[in-house]
Amino acid sequence: MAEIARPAKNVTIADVAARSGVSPAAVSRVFNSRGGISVATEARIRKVADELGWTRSSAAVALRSSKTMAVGLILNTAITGPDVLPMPPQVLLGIEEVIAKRGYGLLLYVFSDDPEEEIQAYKRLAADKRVDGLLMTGARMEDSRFRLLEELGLPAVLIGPTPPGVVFPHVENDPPGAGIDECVRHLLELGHRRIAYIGGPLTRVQPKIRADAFLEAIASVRLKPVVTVSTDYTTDAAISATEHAMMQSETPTAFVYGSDLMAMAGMHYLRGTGIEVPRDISVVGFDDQRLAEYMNPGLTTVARNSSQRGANAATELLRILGVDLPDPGPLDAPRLVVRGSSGPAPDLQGG
Amino acid sequence: MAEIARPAKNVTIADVAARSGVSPAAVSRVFNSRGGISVATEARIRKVADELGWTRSSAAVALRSSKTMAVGLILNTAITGPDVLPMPPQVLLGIEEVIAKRGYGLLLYVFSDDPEEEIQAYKRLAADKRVDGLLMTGARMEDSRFRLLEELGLPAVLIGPTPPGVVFPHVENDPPGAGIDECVRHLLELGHRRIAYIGGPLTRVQPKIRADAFLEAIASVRLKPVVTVSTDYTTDAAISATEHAMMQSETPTAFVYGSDLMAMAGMHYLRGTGIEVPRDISVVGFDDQRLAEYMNPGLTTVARNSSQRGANAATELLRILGVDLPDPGPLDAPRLVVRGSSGPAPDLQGG
DNA sequence: TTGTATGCGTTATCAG
DNA sequence: CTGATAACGCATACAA
Repeated sequence: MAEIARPAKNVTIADVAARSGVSPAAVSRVFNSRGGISVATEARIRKVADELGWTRSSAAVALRSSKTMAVGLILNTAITGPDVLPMPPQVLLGIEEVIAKRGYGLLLYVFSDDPEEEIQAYKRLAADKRVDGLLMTGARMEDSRFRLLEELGLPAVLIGPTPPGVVFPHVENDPPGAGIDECVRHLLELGHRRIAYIGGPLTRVQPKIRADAFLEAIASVRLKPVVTVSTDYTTDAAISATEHAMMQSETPTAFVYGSDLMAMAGMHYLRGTGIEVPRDISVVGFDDQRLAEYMNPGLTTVARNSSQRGANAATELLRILGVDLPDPGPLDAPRLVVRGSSGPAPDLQGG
Repeated sequence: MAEIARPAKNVTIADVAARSGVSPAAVSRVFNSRGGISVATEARIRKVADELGWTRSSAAVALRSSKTMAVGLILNTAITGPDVLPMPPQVLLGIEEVIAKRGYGLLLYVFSDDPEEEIQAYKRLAADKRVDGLLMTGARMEDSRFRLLEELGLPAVLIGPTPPGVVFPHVENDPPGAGIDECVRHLLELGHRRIAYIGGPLTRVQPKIRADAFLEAIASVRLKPVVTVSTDYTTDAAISATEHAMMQSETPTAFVYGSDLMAMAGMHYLRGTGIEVPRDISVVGFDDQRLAEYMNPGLTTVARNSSQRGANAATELLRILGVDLPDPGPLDAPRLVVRGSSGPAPDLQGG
């Protein structure tokens, strides 16, 4: 026999209260662990709530206490193009794990980079009051969002380094350029002297810091970079930058890319021109995408603990929101993962 | 001079009404496009609202009209492991684009596959009322969620095929096995006769349908598969399945994988055992991950319009929720993208 | 075309 | 330890 679905008048806190023989206030107290309820009645209340399948209506809670129990994650498609997630998926999953465990929801926002639109979007975000706080990425060197958010009173944590001079809650390795120097050292040890760097646009903080770290590492051994190109984070941009680099009078023997995706695209391009990696040219990426290992040759890259980045950022935000959570501490240092795409510089090898 | 931040008493509909010289109801009418307001006053109201930066409080709207203007997307990490998104990112971005344009938010939920936990999770999802509807993936052959959701009265759309006999709103190619037969035909044309299939677990609908489609395609030319392995969607599983297949007395000359990620891992494993792709063995993937093109050799795969899948699913859900949207129509047919990983069968080639 | 009154489900304040 | 009551900000039925 199929059960008849009842009209299902919403079960509310009042129903739980009535069936437990207490007042709604008592029920509320129990479910907000505010104490002041005898153990016996608390047990009874919980039992009834469970039977009735009652959960607090998030809308009512949000209205009454102006806490939505949700945080927003802002994805910026301008960074990597419209068909790539602008962050490793582990970051996202790391965020979700922390968030969900505390009863928070994760609201996804996808923004492009239109400066005029953006400011409106953030204002609406604050006015809508759908989220208690924000997780953001992809800071620009000139970035009005930080002041705006402060003015709006919307708590936020940046995943990545802040622009110079800007003080804002964020999660990043210390120093923020960590990893790039290991790449360069690795290539130097392999005998490379003509190293090219192809990274993201210098208008963004992360790429700018990486480019600077590269230049510094090169300068510290009294070398000069063959080329440094700053461009989009897209694969197309990586390819044309690589092409451009190969047209210099002194062509590089090694490429350092600002992301694995760029490195993979670059390797693909080089292969297409008859160049063999790493025999002719070495390639190093950044971030250790899941697939870097499966490339042929495997991609040498800088691995960061992405899930930790996400988790720490989420923890930081929740702490700001008043959730009692321990300080997550510093991020693991990035580490170089050497695979097949980097090898001895050709001029040493061939004699 | 820095401006003094005022205590910022929340600006509400009443403020807008007062400043416009109308009643709150009038303002409400305007912002719900319910008409019955003169053009002049509407303009005035909008102007004032804009000046005050007022937006409806989503919490209040949700409470009053029991519409949260948000949909949930359920990601199941059991499918691909904890560090891989269980869907191409384009699906997600396709969803977001449709959703956001209609003023809806996208709430992300990450579930594992614990059967007992799952049912509780969905019940809580319904009770919490944080979302008006759900987008779900990864249907199992025996899947209680569909009936459960119906009982709970929570609208949902499945991305992917429904279990046999289950009628539920979903978005999938017609036929759901489309693409696999093209793979097989392609390999047959290249002279392959010993083809292995390595896909996801048969307890899930999508992998089951693909495995069946493979068997059918093979049978239709009076061949038998060398092996078909059904396993996790993880790379580790793909590798050990490949290893297992290569230990058969008759080793395959071609592998069809249930996903690009599996194919990439499989290729990597084969390469490690000294096998050259496609000279010795051909490899075909499924779904045309962004990086398939950059593999070496490039991965032959079945491309689907992922962003369209996401967009259609979202559109379907919004239509169910009463949003006035045109029927998105059928999905583009999957198409085989031939790259370097598939080539002539070795027994024909070598003579 | 516009205004008034009511309640959505919860939490916080104040009594008891 | 527990209960009554008043908001939270909005949309809707009903009046005007």
